[in-house]
Amino acid sequence: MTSTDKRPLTLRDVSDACGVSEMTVSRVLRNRGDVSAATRERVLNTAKELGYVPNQIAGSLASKRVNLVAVIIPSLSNMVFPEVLNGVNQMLEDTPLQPVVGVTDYLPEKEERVLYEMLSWRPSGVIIAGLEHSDATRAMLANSGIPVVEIMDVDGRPVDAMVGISHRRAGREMAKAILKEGYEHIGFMGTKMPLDHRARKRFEGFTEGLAKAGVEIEDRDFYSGGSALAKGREMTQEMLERSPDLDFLYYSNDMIGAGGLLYLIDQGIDIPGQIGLAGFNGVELLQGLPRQLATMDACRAEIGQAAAQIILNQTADVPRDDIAHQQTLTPKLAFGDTLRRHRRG
Amino acid sequence: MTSTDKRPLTLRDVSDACGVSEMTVSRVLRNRGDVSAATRERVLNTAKELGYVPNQIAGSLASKRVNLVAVIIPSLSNMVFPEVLNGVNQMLEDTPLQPVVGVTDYLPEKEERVLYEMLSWRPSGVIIAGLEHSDATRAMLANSGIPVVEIMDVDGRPVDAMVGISHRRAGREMAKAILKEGYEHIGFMGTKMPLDHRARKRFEGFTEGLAKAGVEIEDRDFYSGGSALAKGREMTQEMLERSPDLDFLYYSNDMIGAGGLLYLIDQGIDIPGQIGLAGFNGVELLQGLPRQLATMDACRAEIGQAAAQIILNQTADVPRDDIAHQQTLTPKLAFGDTLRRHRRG
DNA sequence: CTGAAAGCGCTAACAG
DNA sequence: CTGTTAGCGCTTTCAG
Repeated sequence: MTSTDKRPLTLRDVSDACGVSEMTVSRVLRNRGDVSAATRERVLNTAKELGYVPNQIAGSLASKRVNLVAVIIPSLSNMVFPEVLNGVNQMLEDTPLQPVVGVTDYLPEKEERVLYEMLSWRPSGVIIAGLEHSDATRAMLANSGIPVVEIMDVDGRPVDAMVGISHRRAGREMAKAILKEGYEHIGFMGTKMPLDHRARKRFEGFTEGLAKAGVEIEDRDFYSGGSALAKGREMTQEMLERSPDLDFLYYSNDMIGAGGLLYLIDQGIDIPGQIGLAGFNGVELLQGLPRQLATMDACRAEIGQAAAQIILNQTADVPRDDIAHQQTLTPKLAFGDTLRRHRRG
Repeated sequence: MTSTDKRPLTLRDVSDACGVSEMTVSRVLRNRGDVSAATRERVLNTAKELGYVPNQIAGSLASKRVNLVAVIIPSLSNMVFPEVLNGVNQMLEDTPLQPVVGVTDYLPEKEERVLYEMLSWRPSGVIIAGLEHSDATRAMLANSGIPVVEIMDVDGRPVDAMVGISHRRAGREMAKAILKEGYEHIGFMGTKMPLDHRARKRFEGFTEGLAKAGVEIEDRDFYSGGSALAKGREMTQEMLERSPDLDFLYYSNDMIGAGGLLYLIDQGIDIPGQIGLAGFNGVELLQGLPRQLATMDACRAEIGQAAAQIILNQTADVPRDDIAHQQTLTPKLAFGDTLRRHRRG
């Protein structure tokens, strides 16, 4: 609505337009230092009239302060990650900090590249999924000089802070619950992702939990790609044809679990009498299914919020020791309708 | 592994460490201009040894080039938006450009704030959902001097470029298809979001399409919050109790449609004989349901990709006129199992 | 309360 | 092929 050339306006333009020094304009725009109400208003008005938008690039360089928080996650296709991102976003809502997202596709090399790019913006903090990273990645994090929060998993040693749940424990607890309900012939279905360490740990915890009672998984299957719900259907059908004696199916996520559930309902199979089921994540989706799939909440939003909070605390001048640097959240087991609470007659 | 103080390393440090001018180091690190293979390697090595990460803040200020693309979307909770984001991400994958996400929660004031913040980073382009913006937002976009792509909707005038589908037409087409299949008593269920202009336009197009044949919606209901799948169940039950004569239910999105579908299957109702159903979006989830819900693809990933492509083209020195600045994608109607193809006996 | 001077760390534009 | 000189647009710091 103003200038005719393409050059973005500078502080200088505003300064000229209202006869106040650049410095004063800067102060007004940042609410720093005392400025008389009169000039203050004048500056604000002309800035708005001109449509001036400050240049954070220059501002950040000068102040050596960048209000960006790098958030590095493996994927955007799995609802889990947008959900933690949402948690981060919420917590940062009314602060000057702003999240910047990087996606690694579960690839360590890509994680390295993405982190490097992010760090080159000199953000105020890094939130990164998982505890497993390449040496180079870990070195960059350690030497970055900024707060780092590793999230979603607590089975391992963090570079700096960490917030998440123990997937190993989650698997173990689920095994315990299943055995306690009297199931004995257990099948497992999950994603074929050697680089999804959390799924791996859950699986390990699960087999470990069973092993303690002398039980072993009797069948297992892994998939990759495609609609998880559809895969759940297919794989469940195949597994039950292959291993008709199974009385419990543990799915590494709720989506394939839901697919399995829908398939079994279709088949008129008695759940949880004939076959019990459980998934993982506690996705909202499950609320609408005909039967509630047993699951375990992964605390996605809470993790995002807690991680953002840690960054915020360190950005403020809070003594570092006052901050909980390791937060282990405890996922709640929801029995739903597919993991019975009493032994069958 | 290197310095003992907290100050991030600068070009200067690398320059000192390997006895080459800062300028040469800079050139090596950016692959610009000719540098002898020998010095090149030496610089690269010391940079890696020191763990030097360039400072893009300074670089961008000096070069007046910022390889960031602002992506402004209403929400991260609705899978639709992570999906377009994914499309953007993919297209930008092997380019220097990097997306930065802002979330508006469907609030015009927040959109304004978010855009202002984004523009203050002087990004190379803006991708923003929707065509409806406040005057201030539109002014900022128009005066930004960078490529702007408005996405997801084409029913209106863009500030600059636009890529999307016509939701009005999508609604109309669906109405036409439903009538053609012989349904006559139609109910509608959707979200209670006055600010979701795309849903609104779909609804308007739908009623318009029906009106042309002298048909009116006989019942309607709107929800907000909660699990869409669960809401679909509830609302469908309520609506059918209220209006038992309905023979078709049009849902404003696939999730509530899926909820309705599952409910009706539960009830043993004949689909699409007794009641037909349709949703909107073409979400992958539908693949795993017992029956395929009729739907219309919203072309999410394609939209993200096309938008990113437009930004890329303008960033390169391609003459502006060579670029398709308006792309209307055509959503395909998938009949699935819930919109019969022939009149009933 | 307001202004002037001196960079922030890098790159464009020239020299060699 | 390599180096030097000026800034980029802002904020810090120090004087009024």
